[in-house]
Amino acid sequence: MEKAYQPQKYEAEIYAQWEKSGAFAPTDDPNAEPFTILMPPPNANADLHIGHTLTTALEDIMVRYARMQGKATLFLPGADHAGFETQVVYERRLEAEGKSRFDFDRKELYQQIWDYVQANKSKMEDQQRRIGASVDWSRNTFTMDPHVVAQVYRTFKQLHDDDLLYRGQRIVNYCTKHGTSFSELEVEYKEDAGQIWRVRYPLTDRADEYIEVATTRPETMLGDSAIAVHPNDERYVHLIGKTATLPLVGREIPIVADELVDPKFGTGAVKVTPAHDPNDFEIGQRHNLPSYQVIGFDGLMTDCPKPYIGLDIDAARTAVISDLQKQEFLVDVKPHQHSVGHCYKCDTPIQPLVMDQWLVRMQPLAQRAIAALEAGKIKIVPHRMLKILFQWLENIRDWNISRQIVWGIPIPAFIAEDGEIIVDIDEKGDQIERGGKVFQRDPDTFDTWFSSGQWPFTTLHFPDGNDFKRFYPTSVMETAGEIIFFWVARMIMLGLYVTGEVPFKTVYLHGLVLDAHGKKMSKSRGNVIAPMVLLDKFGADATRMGLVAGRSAGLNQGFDEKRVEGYRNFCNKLWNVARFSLMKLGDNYKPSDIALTSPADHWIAIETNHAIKQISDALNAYRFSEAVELTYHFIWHTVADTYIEHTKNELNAPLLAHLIETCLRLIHPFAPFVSEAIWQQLPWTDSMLISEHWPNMIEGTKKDQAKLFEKSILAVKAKADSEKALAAAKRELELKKNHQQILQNKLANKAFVENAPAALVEAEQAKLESVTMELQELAKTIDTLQDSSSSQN
RNA sequence: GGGCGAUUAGCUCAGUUGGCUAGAGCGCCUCGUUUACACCGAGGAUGUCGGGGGUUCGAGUCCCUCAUCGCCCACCA
Repeated sequence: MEKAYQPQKYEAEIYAQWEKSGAFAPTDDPNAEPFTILMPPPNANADLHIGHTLTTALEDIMVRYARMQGKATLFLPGADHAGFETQVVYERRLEAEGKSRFDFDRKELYQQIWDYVQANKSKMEDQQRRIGASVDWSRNTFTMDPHVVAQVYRTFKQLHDDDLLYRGQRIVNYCTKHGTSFSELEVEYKEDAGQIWRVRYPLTDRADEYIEVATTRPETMLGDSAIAVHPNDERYVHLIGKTATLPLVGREIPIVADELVDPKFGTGAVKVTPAHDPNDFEIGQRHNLPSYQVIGFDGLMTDCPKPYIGLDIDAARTAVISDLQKQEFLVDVKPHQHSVGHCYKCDTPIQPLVMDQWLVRMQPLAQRAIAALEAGKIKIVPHRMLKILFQWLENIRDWNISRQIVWGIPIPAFIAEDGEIIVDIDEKGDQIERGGKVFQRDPDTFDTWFSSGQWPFTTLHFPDGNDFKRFYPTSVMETAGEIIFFWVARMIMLGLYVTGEVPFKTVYLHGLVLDAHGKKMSKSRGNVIAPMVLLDKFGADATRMGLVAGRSAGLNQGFDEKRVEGYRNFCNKLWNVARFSLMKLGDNYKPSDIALTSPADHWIAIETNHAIKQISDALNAYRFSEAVELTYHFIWHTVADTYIEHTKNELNAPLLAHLIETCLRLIHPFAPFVSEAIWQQLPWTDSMLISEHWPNMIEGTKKDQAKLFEKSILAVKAKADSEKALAAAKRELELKKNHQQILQNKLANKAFVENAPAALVEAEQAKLESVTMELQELAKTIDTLQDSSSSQN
């Protein structure tokens, strides 16, 4: 063995061994309890980033721990085609080459992106291997695999048949740069320092009278089809049912009454533009108003008086305001802070536009999710996220699943000239003929989250697959807290809807990995840490542990490379512990039964048992950071600094060998490579550590013996500690006595006993009893502490 | 407008049901070539646990309040 552990020398080879041996596949043993983690499929359009590394590390820790406990453990890898995201990435590449999506027809563009994604996907898979992901590659799934698409289509059909799906003219969030609509989740609202204009519209029958409206988007007035006021607003009641004339356009528009109008805001009268505002769209529907689209899908003015046609929105606004002013319709303008939706990718202001989209009625689906969560069928770590989930589900809106982009799963619907729709999930072509009528395929593709929302059962081959029967519902869904609505909530809803069962029993959410100063990593800031660089520099084990340590569920926390360096040093420590032990044991050592002979043996045995218990407890409770830190501390300080040092004077070979084994077993979920590398160099092992069992407790320990070791070998420390402990115990004794006295006085007080509620008196009595007992315990402790410190003197 | 989180050693963070004598890693200081490891060892310093109030025998831990930073949600024309 080399003096220092060199990760590069072992990692690739060890991973290949694992993969080849079949150790990643779940055991066939029908009695083994199943344990399943589905990897959240990374977007197949870029290298893995540090967040993926954290995800994989956490999942692999759970998976390896479960596997070592003898569970039938399935860790299923995959990749997401990531429709819109990938198309954006690809368009940026095209842009760099001076091209754009408009230079290719749909089929060409699709094929190019397909090739790009395939190349990226296999690169990502190699990166997962480097992190040590013990995934079952034979089950590797891509969201565009035929069996996935087939299930996505069946779900679409089922929603359609159950009337949970509708297509129709709806106002949607549209990015004019990317040319697609979004769900409400993709819209980023920002506070803009805008302006609010007051504009007066003349009444039609009395041209000298006006009704004033307030607007933050004057250019949309060209598409107004009404003015709305609150039905009880005394200022306007007399005008309801009358009409006004729309300035600049000359259209006669009705004044309607609608509860949505807040009389306290602005002038109390609202211009209604059903084609360009979600509230106005609603009002329009209620009052049967016509809808005039004056902003086109390209973001330019259209279908309005000539001077404005073709202007972009800002130019149109300027022109409209100037014309209103000239014609004396503008009353005033004031600064106005309001929130405006932007495209989360390119920051273009989102246009609410009316178009034909597929929407899912979410309320019924959300209701079932809420019921399941209320029944405690899914545990959420950290727990507070549950509340956030409820809040969102309770206020859920219908989900627009149509995207006007090429890259994605085509929607299996066909539309005739007259608007008749057929859902056909078997037809592969672009058109269908039924009864002499031609139906063209809907050119849109699905929102990526519609397919990834079905990940838990598509990957397992619902409904008939053996994997589905064995591994669904899955055990833990570990993913970023950021995507709780996008993904987690939708998986729960769709899982319940399609399979009737929740998709997972536990959700573990991690936070963002921020830079060392707690700032968000971003390319523009230049503070991005590439995981592959860490892997090269420090090895996979150190990277995994360095990422996991010091991180708690759901919190965005900083990350410092120094931490990885620390764990690199730790791997080396472990390596040297093994090297030294093997030197002591000899190259041909064969273990025999362990016997605890010296006080040191009892001491280390107790410490080891304690560590096993604590580390297991931490892992069971999803406290990964604590688990890795406990293991670090146990191996470095308890084993290396103390017991190994002791073996230089007194050697218990079977125990030392057992101890090395235990260390390797304990650290394996966190540091799989170095532990496996060492394991295979132990002269008495011929197995692979990955398939070994979690460590067992050492039997026959004696506390008094262990104490002897503490006294003799650790005399200095133990003395200091026990003196401290003695002082603390004495202090506590005084406090307890005091408490006891207070309680006794209270209960001796007749007025209190007779007047206070019975329950309170009983509680006080119970307290007194327990305090009395604690006092006895404390007295004993003080005795023993006094003995030990006097015997040292 | 509603909600959530953070605030503990120079830095990054632990601290589970109130018992803490407040910890870890990194950094810092002193010493050290001893049967593995300098990616090391032995030892050391550093905290009115954001401010204020309260409950309690006892509060970093529970309650109220304020402050700062960060995040999420909401149809403010």
